[in-house]
Amino acid sequence: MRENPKYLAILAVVAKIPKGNVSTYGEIAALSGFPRCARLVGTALRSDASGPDTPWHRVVNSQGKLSFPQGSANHNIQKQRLMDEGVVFHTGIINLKQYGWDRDLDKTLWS
DNA sequence: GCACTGACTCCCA
DNA sequence: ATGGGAGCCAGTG
Repeated sequence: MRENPKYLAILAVVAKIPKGNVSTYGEIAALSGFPRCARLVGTALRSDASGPDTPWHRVVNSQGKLSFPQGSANHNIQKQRLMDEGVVFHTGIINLKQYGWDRDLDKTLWS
C-alpha cells in the first residue's frame, strides 16, 4: 500500500493542481484513471504517502466544501492553507466555478 | 476470507 | 432544493 502505484497516480494528480486552485475527489479520481473511485482518493491521501509535498488541502468534495467536520484540526489546517493560497471561503464553502481546477481553464490562464 | 467502514459521488423520490 | 440509497475500491478488524 504505501507505495501503491494507484496512490502515486492520485498523488501525482493532486500535485498538479495549480496553486490557488482546488479540485474535487471525483475529478482527481477521474484524472488519475479511476473514475467514480472518489473514496480511493480520500484513502490515498489519508493513509498513504501524503507527504509534505502533497497539497491534499487543494482537494475538496464536489460541493466545494471540506470533507472534515467544521472545527476539526484538519479542517482548520486545510482552510488555512487554502486561504493562504488565495482561495476564498464563502460561508465555509469554496466557489468551485471560480477556484475549481478546470483543465481547459488551466490551459488558458496558467499556460 | 468475510464484512464493515470510509478525506465521495451520482441518481431518484 | 433536499434527503435517502446505491455504487466503487481498498484498508482494516
